[in-house]
Amino acid sequence: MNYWLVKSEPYVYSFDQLIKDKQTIWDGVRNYTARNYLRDMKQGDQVFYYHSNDGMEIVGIAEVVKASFPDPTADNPAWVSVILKPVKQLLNPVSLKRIKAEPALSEMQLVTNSRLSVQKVTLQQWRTILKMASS
DNA sequence: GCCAACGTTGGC
DNA sequence: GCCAACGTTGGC
Repeated sequence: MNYWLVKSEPYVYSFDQLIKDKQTIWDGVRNYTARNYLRDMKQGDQVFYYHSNDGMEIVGIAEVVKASFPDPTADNPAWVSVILKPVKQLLNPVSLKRIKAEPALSEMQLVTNSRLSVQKVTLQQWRTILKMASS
């Protein structure tokens, strides 16, 4: 099982919207690094949901329902999508500010490569965030 | 609204 | 294959 993080601007597609929709297709990714991560996602993988620009915090957990397949919005089948469903909202969203202030998370891609829209999260980072979300 | 960081494009 | 120019993202 692997852990990931996806970013979305909440006014484009928020975690609340994902809860309402029950699941969504994660399409439109046009960055090679992000695409490679999407391709590595397996059914059951857990995904942090981060609100960029507005909020700037991890607000919830999603799960990969369907592993990667060609992105229907792309004309090249090399671009891929996955299907995500909501798992739960975090009790206390974990802000970028707190993440940056936490030494154990200094290697998170949110910190080191903030522009990447799909990121990999280590098990250790995952646990640290969960701990921060419950306190 | 600004601008730094990053990725992509295209001329050479 | 290098690198300047450009476009986009996202934090502040």
